[in-house]
Amino acid sequence: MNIGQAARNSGVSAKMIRYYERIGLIPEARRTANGYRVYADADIHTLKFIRRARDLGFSIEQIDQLVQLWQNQQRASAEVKQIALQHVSALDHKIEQLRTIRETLSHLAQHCQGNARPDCPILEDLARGG
Amino acid sequence: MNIGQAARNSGVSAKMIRYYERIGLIPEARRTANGYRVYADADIHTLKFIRRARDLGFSIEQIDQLVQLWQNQQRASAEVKQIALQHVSALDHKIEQLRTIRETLSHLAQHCQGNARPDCPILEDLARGG
DNA sequence: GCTATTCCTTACTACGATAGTAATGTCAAG
DNA sequence: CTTGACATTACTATCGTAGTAAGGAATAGC
Repeated sequence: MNIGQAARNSGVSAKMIRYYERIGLIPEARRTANGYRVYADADIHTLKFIRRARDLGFSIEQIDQLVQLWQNQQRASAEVKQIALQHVSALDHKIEQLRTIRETLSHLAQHCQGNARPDCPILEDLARGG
Repeated sequence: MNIGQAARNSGVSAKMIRYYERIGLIPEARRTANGYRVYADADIHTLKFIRRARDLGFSIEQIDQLVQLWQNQQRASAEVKQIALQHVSALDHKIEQLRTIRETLSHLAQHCQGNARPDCPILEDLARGG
């Protein structure tokens, strides 16, 4: 299977497959005589795994750990759970930050007339520095 | 006032002040004979404004608009409100995405024993592709 | 006057993840 | 034999911030 097919089958672009190979997230692919990379079903499986993990917002570094745990039959689920919970915690933190910002802005916007006059609490807040 | 003092007074690093100047967010600073940038209190005011807007997650492009509106006495508050509400909407979208991911992950983690055995719904989900 | 320290300057590099480009090579079908 | 689809590498861009290096300039102490 060439890289293009692998890309279509896995949902990871050819570009990103090469990138993942370069940074060592996936091993170097076997090559045909003309230098084309060759992929087997097992590789597609791994790529799908990576793709899914990316969709869930895991960083490349975390995915690296998860892939290794995934391919290690002796792994302990505790390690995986820890990575997942770490990520959940990070997400909670980020969501809370965004929510705070959102509330501040929404509050300011509510008090802005939004008409043709220049009075605007949003700009006043930005200028005052909250 | 030199750039270092301006940085300390405004909370924007000297690095970023130069960067903002280079991309045109702020005008080119007046220079002393030896080439040092010179800042006045009004510039600090603007930098603080920018800093606050960055803290609220506005993009440079949005801040560019806000600064102009801020410095324009004839501006209409409606324009400002629109930018703010756009940003609120974008935040809502982003927060919702993160929340979905967070729920999925949390759910998976809850069903993971987290012990020394290899059974792990998190990895199974990643491999299946959700 | 010499030196040390601190500040300023520019220019370049890095980050993380992805996408785009260009130049070139190769395979398969018509 | 040409065309088109696909592959290769290498370079560039994104966004906002931080880091570095190499050098000029101000200031303070000796």
